[in-house]
Amino acid sequence: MAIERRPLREQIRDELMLRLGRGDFAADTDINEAALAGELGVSRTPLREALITLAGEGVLQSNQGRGFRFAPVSRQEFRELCDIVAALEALALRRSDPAYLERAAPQLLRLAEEFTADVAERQHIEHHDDEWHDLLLGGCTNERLLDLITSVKAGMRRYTHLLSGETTLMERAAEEHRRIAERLMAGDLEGAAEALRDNWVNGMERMISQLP
Amino acid sequence: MAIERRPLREQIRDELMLRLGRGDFAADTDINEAALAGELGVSRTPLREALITLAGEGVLQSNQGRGFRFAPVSRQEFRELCDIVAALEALALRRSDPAYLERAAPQLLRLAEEFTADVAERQHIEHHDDEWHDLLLGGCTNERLLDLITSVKAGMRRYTHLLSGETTLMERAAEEHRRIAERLMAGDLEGAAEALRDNWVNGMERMISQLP
DNA sequence: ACTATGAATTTTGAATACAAAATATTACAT
DNA sequence: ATGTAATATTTTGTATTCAAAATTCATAGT
Repeated sequence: MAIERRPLREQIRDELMLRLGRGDFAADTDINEAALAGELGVSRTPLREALITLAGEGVLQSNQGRGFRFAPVSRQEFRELCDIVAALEALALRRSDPAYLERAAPQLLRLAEEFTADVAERQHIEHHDDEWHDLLLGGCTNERLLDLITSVKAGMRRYTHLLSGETTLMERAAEEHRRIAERLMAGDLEGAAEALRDNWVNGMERMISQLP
Repeated sequence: MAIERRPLREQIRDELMLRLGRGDFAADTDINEAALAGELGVSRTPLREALITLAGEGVLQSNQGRGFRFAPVSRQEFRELCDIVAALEALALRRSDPAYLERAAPQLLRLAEEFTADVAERQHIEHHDDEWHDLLLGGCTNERLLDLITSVKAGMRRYTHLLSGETTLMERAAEEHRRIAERLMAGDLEGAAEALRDNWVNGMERMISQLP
């Protein structure tokens, strides 16, 4: 058996992202390092390392002498992030192995259709959406780009949980996923990339109307 | 007078990037934390924080139990990075305030021409190039995008110092800078964005031929 | 009652100490 | 001489301690 041995800072980072996704942390609120470390059962050192990592990804802000806090949310920033991810994912799609896309297209289409029917709770849906995008970009040959997308998406996690299970949003998204998959089935990469951009831009506008 | 008070980790990060730009660190070599901390006159704690930040930016790799090392260079990764920065800077240009670009265009053109004449040493040229791109994107309204570009470019710093003062490379770059500025003078944003992409793609191919 | 000033407390930032893992060295056997 | 096992040393990963900054609280003055 291969026992897991990862640095604590990474495990902590993951745990914090999980809690963030559950909406455990109020935005724009200071983090008490000692309290959080105690709660997680670790010392402040690896916790601070995780916090610094998250600050680098834009999830947290750090102020000299005042420690870390979850960055405040704003429609403006959400727009900026969507704009970035749209461009990056479109690029990733264009840099993907065509053979991979051909293979993945039917599966992507099937998942998009399952998605429409799925009436599971919000968190499950989010996971489903992430998985779909991962599958879509699984054939991208630019490793650095994939890492970057993961990192930028982490910064968006502060927003996703704010959008309480609006099933209409999700159904629209599923529809767009299907459009993307269909373009891929037709071998129309450029069309798929365009549809992918639309997916982000539309999703953005839909979601923004739900924010504070 | 406003005295500067930044966290040590940031100052250390900047110093390490400076040294990296000077070629002080051999790529693919382990970093000895105690030794480096001693050299910098700080303790291991803020040094490690800086190292973790740099690892997040892709400048360093970290391996469990083996610490940090400067990531190895490869043509493949350099291509990936150029591809990403090209897309991001083009996006930033498209998201810039047109009024700003109109104002900046003459200055960009002038700088590009000075650049051609400039026969200063490599490091100075690099700085000049950075400044030019900063001025070019200074009107971008997407703050997150600008941060991201800075971060990705940091990851490229490992490569720039490998390209020993090839003046022909620089002259070609200056020519392309002029082309971009000219498009902006003509109010042709899309043409400028295209020229910017070309600048990166051509620069990449030119540089790659110089790498190990 | 409200503000301003200063001490007490809390919290972060940085250094040091300790534990565990990895690397290097030595001793030994083939 | 070469390879392997045991041990010593180094180095990282984590915890703890200390110092400095920020915050809170109390008190005095208006």
